[in-house]
Amino acid sequence: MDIERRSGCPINLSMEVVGDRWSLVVIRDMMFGNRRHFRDLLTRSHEGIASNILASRLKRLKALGLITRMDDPSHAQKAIYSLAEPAIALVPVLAMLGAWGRRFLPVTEELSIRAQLLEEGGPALWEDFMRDLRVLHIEDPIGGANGTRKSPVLARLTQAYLDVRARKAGG
Amino acid sequence: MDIERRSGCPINLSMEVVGDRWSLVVIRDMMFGNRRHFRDLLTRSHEGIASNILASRLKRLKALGLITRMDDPSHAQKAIYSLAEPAIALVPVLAMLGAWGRRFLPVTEELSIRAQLLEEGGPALWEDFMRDLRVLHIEDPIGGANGTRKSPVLARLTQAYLDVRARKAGG
DNA sequence: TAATCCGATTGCATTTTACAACTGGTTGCA
DNA sequence: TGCAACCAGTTGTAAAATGCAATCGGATTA
Repeated sequence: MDIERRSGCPINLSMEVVGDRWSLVVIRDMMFGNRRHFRDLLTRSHEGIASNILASRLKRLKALGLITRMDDPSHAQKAIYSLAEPAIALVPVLAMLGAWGRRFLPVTEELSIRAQLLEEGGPALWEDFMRDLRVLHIEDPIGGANGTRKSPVLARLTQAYLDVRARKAGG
Repeated sequence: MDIERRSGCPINLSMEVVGDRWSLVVIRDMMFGNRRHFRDLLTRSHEGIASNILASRLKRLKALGLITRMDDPSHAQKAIYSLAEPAIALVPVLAMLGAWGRRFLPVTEELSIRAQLLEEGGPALWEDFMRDLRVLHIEDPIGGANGTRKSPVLARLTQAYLDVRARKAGG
């Protein structure tokens, strides 16, 4: 699997790689939701991705070197999907894209609190987050997937999301 | 014309708006190439966009409020396309996306020099550029389109591109 | 041992994309 | 005044992508 290379422009090539409806959404779920199994990505998707689309995206992202796939030693049928360095390096892109969406599109509060924190944290926070992601996805993908390994940054983002959700449900 | 709103997540909504093969490429050409007419966008496209796709993208981006369209007073058949504020606000996204593409994808030197300058310039340069774009596309779209109005930042980026191209052709 | 869970695949209808040819009209130049 | 070049698109058609629901064979769990 390869991209078309219609031109050598970085923006064009980037769009050839992630310029579709689902690739960045799948990467987002792996990155911010720490969803590392097929079923997890499928059933906990807020947007309701179809299973054949998810399968084709995972295969494609793997072929392009953005993610990796390994057998889960705790379960003969499970596979662990992990972010590779190119996908981890998308953190600043996703941060800016989230900031843009938050400003111009009809986002909901609970689903944009993480984007807000990431925007306010700036490049320093992005670097911290990327360091954490390298541990969870590259150094120790198994521990990262099963929750043995934790990311302080991810924990903060997740807690903020849960807080907003609880407040909106309770108040 | 409207987006689906499968979820209120800023990244999802952003991908519903610009998550396709061509939208950001068209915006890139308007922004960095100052291409403001249909024929200009069509025939000077490095990637060879098809005319029906270009027409449908322009219509869609206009409906979504990212660009505007006006008659060109100097020519009864020409239309001037201009970036609206939401598209101008994509500068940081395009800068980060270009930086990512430059790092991980097979870009060419001449087509990535502008991305390099934009990356090195950082947020300060992006702000300058966005200010310029507001003049060329919102305050004075006609002068911006016909070259009466100039952008210092765009002039620098364009000159750097022409220099690299000349060097590669001549040396 | 029966129900559930696992990562997918299959079949099929709809939508989008791609490419080439073409349209009705305008403009600039000889 | 006539004609070539240019203008913003549209049309026709084939190929590919998407979306959805049902399903697969095997593994795990209660």
